[in-house]
Amino acid sequence: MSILPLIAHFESYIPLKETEKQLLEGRVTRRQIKRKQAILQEGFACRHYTFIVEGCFRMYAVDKKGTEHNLQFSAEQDWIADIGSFHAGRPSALFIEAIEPAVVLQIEKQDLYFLYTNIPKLDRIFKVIVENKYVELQNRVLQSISSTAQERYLTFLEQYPKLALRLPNTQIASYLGITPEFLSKIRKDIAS
Amino acid sequence: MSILPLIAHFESYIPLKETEKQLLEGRVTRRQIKRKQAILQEGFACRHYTFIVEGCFRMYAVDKKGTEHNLQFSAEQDWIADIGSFHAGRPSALFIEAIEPAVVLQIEKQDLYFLYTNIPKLDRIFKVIVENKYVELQNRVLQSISSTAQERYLTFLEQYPKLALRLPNTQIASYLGITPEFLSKIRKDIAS
DNA sequence: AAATAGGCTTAAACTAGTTTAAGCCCGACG
DNA sequence: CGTCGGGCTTAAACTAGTTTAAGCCTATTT
Repeated sequence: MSILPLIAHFESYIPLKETEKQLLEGRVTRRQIKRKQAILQEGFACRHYTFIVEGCFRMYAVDKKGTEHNLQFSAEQDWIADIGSFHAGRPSALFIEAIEPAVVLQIEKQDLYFLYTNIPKLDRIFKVIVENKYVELQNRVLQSISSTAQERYLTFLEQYPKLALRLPNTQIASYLGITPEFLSKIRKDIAS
Repeated sequence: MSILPLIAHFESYIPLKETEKQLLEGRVTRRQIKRKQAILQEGFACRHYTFIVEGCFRMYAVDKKGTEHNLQFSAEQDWIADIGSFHAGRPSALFIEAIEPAVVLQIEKQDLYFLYTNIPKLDRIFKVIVENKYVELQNRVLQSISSTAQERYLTFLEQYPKLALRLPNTQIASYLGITPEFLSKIRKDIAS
């Protein structure tokens, strides 16, 4: 069927045996997601690890004033989930929403745990995946405490050149932690 | 012998067999670190995963202007390492330095890889450890894009009440991404 | 005992980033 | 075809945070 992109993703870390690939079948669900459709809402536990086959998502929080803050964007061959909520089964404080029509492969908690036990190398694969994401996040924290908004914007453009074209600037501003008005000024300054 | 704190730490996740504990012996080195002594310096690859038995460390970067930026504090029962540099073997951009005299247990890359292969559950244990650290970091990113310096300071006090007493305010300011002068003002505002 | 250095505070002048408000453009939709 | 709403920009007034400079206190060195 259609979980090949996920198998390819895993095998970019460690090759799987045929029997292991077969275990994945039936534990993975393919879903189509519409633009602006949410796959996680504040107040609900995050029930899936979501692997993106096609499309683009954002993860965001809403503060007391109702302002949205984009924590993360994820696109093809990437994962998105509220890891804390997923494992603890606790209500999430976050939303995850499609920015574009998307195709995803989802694994539920019980299935993921089954897979961890029956395909031990998945523990290692996910360890490496999370380590890589940790390093990314650490660089972002470093930037946030040491760089100006303009520097952060330029880094964003370098790091996610494709994403920058696909996203409205308001979303980028929210990710950078600045107002759209100020991003507009930054863009003007850069252009001149 | 003296690696018991590390065994206890691992067993807080998953119990180990006697044979597995014995594998750890000889792959773990105990070291005493003096105040202000560095265990990682910019330009060198990070060669160890360091588990803190006693004491307190900070991880920081130095920018072009020579200003230090504290990325992370770690104390007892916690790990500290530049994960990216460690795995890639590439020169680190970071420093790790003891804030207080410390006792640590260190594992070198080749030994950690040996242990991953011979104690498969270590893959799972470290997966969970990194997941937890990822969630912490994500919360910090969220704060950095959505909260004022005062809110971030109050959160820091709540989250690390012990650390706040052990650290000079200049170090805390550097962690929060503000100047010591402004932290001083925040403290005055809070007190009144 | 004097000298030095680091950590904390205050304050005045400055700059980075926000807020409020308005105007423009374009695509969606009745 | 008009109008409605969202995304982008500009600008003026404001606020959060920095810079520079100075002073004070305590701990350490000489």
